[in-house]
Amino acid sequence: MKKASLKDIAQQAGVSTALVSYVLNGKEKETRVGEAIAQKIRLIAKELNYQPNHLAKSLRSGKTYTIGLIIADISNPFFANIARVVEDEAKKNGYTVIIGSCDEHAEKSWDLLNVLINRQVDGFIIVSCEGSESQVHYLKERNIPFVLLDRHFPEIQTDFVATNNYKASYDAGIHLIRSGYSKIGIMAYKSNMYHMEERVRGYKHALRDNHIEFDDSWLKEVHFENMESEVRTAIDEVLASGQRVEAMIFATYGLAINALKYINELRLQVPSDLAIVSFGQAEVFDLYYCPITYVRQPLEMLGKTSVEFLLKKLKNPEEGMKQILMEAKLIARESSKAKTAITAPPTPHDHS
Amino acid sequence: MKKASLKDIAQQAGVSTALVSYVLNGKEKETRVGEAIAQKIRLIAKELNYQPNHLAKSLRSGKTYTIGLIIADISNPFFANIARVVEDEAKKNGYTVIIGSCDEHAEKSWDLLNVLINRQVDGFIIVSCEGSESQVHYLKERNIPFVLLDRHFPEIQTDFVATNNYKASYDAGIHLIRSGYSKIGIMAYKSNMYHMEERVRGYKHALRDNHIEFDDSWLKEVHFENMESEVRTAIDEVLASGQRVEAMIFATYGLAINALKYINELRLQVPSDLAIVSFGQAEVFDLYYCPITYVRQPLEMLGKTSVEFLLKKLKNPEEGMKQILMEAKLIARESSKAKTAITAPPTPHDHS
DNA sequence: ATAACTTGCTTAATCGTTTAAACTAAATAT
DNA sequence: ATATTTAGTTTAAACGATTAAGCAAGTTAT
Repeated sequence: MKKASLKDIAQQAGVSTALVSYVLNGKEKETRVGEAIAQKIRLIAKELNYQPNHLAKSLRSGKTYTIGLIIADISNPFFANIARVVEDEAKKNGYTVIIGSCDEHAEKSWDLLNVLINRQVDGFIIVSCEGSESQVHYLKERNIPFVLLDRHFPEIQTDFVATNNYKASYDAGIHLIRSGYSKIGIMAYKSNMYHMEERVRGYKHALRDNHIEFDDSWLKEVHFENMESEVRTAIDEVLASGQRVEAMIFATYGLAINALKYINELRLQVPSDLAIVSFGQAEVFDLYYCPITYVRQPLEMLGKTSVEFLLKKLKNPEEGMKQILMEAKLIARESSKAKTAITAPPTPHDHS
Repeated sequence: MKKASLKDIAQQAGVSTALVSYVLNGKEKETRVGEAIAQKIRLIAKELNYQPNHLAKSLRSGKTYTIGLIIADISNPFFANIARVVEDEAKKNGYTVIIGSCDEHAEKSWDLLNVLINRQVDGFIIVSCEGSESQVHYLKERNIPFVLLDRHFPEIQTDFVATNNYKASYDAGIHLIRSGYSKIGIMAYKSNMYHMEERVRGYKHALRDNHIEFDDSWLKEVHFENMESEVRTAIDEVLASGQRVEAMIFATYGLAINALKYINELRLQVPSDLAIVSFGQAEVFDLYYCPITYVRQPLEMLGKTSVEFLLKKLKNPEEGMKQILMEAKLIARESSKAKTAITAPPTPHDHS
């Protein structure tokens, strides 16, 4: 049982394919199709269970109603969730999303870009990874519509939807300071991506504004590829140093997870041995014995808005550039609980 | 700067599009294209940065090199990970994957199926949800290639790749019994899906084979839509009953997460107040203060094999039916630690 | 009575690719 | 000298849809 095409319907109805196309696209009025024939065509279409061939439609119209979503790291639940939001929102508007993860590799990102361009996606939503500036320029040159999501390049003029990372990190710092911590570290990726730099900058300014002198040993930068071992070393270092930190901000979910694993191994107690604030969000943060304070980014809004921007641009390519920074919200939990004056350290919980 | 087509190249080279097509598809030998012209065509193609139009190719060939992946619930990290595996494996073979989640709703699954059929996917990999039997029959009737993944319908003859859930659950039961527990409950979805029934059956047989009489109050069936509140009730019940359970098997990841949240609220201690074994796998299980014993399904293998089966079928539609059940592995951790004879309950850890 | 609409339909080009078949000119065979 | 091969290339149909333009009736206007 082959799939029915317009031609099949036309044959059965004894008319040309043009008529069938008109009727099935609801253009019978403008194109003056006879009422009787229209009825007949609709009936036959139903009988044959006609489903239009999207390929043919797209080839003709130049629109595929498909969006390419390139994500820097889909194993990060924050991105996984944002991908869902994008997908849902796109579906609501009749678009299909093709998702690809480049696992923080610019090269893989290039591949994805090309594959998706060949597949004629109408536009892109991209969570950029380090070193992908040339790809952004490429898209701009070819006039391929796209919106950067969550991460952007301040030196390249593009549409983007992102979080105010400076502010988020500043708030995290202030929160820890208000909770009585003063030796506060931060762990981030070794990267010159803007969103990462902003997180570090916000943290530093929070210290500065509270007259805490930043100590170089408090900033730990870790390579994404070698995260597990470098996180361990970093934790060892911040705890051993003369300027031993009491609290730590983790600039990403992955860093926090790896750190928590190690902290568990070391039988350290959160927050008494080390207070914690993390970026990202996930079930783990709730279920950890000491729920983790985290920066909640406006995930839904970020996803929805990126789709909205892109669709507007697809409808009207002349549309002006759109850029928006959204505010994150600090969700305070026990992992950053206010330090009580001077207490004997509680007995660590038995993990054996 | 418009995208270059075969025609553009042909014009520049002063030849017909046929020649260009032959050369760019490596058919120059069979079709006897002159060496000089071939060179010229390749050069121009490179200069124009020619990228073939996948739509046109697909329309002509009837193959899109696209697989539809329909997942029952993408928010479950097990499925999210399996989706990644499928995507990677497909990409290796030159296929693109379009993912959709039906969130355990058969209706949504129908929509997805139709959308993807219209998009001319070459075949499907499907994690079925309850009530989607008719969809499976539909695919069979239309001869649309597909492989069921993780869940299947024993009464419908199809290709499938799944876990031996009976065995996995049986092993989980045995493990708990060996660890000294005898009042063992199980929490599952209220569902007549085969994989769910098998998990309950395996558990019951483990009890039976060890002469433990199953108590009806030990089986808690929860509706997916109303999970949060029903899990709480269920936990309350199994703890309050005359036959108070000492251990609990959670048939899915979602159930376990919700239960753990509630157990934390109740300040209950795992495993002393309640030992736990769960299906599914995720970071949470590692990071929980008492690492959770879980059934590790062969995620990688499941995903890879499903792609392999489907691609074989796409290459040769006459290929026989393929069905495979893979074994899961129980990863024993502290949440199901052997019960020590008779001990005073340890002071619950301070969660405040 | 004839020009000018209206109605209801068909024709044919187009999107970008593939590929069987046809064609031409040169080379080889008889 | 003529028939047959071979090499190198073009033509044109096809995939399934859309849509501007054309055409043949019938209707209305003048």
